[in-house]
Amino acid sequence: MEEQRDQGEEDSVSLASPQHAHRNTNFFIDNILRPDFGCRRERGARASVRSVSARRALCPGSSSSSSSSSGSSTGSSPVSGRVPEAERGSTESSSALSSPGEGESSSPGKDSLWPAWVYCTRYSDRPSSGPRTRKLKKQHCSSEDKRGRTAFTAEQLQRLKTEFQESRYIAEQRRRALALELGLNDAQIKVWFQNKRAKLKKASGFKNGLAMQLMAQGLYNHSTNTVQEQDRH
Amino acid sequence: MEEQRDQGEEDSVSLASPQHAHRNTNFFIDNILRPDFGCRRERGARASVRSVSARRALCPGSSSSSSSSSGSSTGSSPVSGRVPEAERGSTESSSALSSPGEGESSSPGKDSLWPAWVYCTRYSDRPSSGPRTRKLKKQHCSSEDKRGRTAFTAEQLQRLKTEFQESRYIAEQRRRALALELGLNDAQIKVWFQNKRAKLKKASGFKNGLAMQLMAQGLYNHSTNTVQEQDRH
DNA sequence: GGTAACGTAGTAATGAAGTGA
DNA sequence: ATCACTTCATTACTACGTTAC
Repeated sequence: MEEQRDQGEEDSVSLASPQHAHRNTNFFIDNILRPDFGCRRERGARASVRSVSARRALCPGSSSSSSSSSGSSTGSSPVSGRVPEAERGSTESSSALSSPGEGESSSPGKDSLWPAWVYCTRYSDRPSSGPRTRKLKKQHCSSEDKRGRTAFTAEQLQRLKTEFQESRYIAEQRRRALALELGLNDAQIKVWFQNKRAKLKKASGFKNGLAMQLMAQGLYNHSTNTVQEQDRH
Repeated sequence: MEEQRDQGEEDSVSLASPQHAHRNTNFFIDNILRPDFGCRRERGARASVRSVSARRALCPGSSSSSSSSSGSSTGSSPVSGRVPEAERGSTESSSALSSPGEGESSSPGKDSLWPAWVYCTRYSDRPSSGPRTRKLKKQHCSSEDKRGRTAFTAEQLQRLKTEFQESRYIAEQRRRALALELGLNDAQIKVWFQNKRAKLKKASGFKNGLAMQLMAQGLYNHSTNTVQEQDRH
């Protein structure tokens, strides 16, 4: 599904842009540097989780508070045996976003660019490192993807079968070699193996296999139980 | 279980106490505010973020948060409906953020006390992993370990799941024992746990969390930029 | 009809960036 | 600085079900 990751829309997220320039954000250095920043607020009320209205402040990456993590929950302890937490989450907060208003404060140039970690945390428990780059992978452009059913030659089939007998799964290296040898491409070999396994499974596997075992253990029971009226819910 | 190892000492959480200011650390605000801070270290690193000394500064949130940890154990039911994920900022921070107190401190001098979050690290509210044993390198000579997707047996999976239920993180010792028992290697166990956590997080956390909202607004974009050409590494 | 190829979901394994001892 | 481990993102392969040659 999603594949759009990369190209996606252009839109907002400037992520795409090489440098992260943030537009207007409420997440000012001046605020986060206050001694009480990050302190729990007893009054929680204000902390409403608003939904993200803050919008742009988030960094492309996300937001937050970084460190503060706190999590809360946790208190956790560590390790020892458990390590919990992690994820946790509490979440919410969106916060960072936080206060809308405020104005900008001073701060070094407001226009200047702050390092990404200041604004965001990737997921939350991690300072951001900004967008990453990756190289494009060879798009298989093939203009025609259509399905073309290839008819393997007897020899190819022979070889494939031999190979299959040896192992029902074929590793990359071997597959590549085989592909070369037979003049086929990797995908074809892979698919052949998949289909072969499926076929085998359908043919023999099912029949006396699982069902039988389950029955033997009394686990295969599709009969209707007559339940007494208890409420199960 | 327990847990607790730490709470004790470390904590004091005094964010407030002055005396603890950072002893010797290189983590100065002045440095971290530089635009290039956090950028890949290629440059220099003037700021080594290491700071550990700060420990006492633990994030306010965490310790205080408190909320009893209790339950969180996570182990079992994590979240679920709650917030998962993203956590980003936890509440506390958010609030704080939003409410900037009065301040004055915009950028204090180097000697003054910096808010805890400055010193905190993202894992601070999480157990570190405790003592580990360090072995000697183990030369990875097996040159061809490439990737091979292993298919765990039902039994192996069963055991892994049981183990996971008990704790979402597996410690070295336990992992080693398990590996031996199941005939797998350490890395496989580790990876299985990682993937399991990820799966869980994705399933439960993401859904109603902040991430969704952010995504909806196009603010959640961690996508990787695809770069064309050039480095192939 | 058999089966090559595809679509979808699930998930090992990798890699990058970050943390901590 | 090294090493082991984390999270997150991605890739590659799997099982299964379908489609269509």
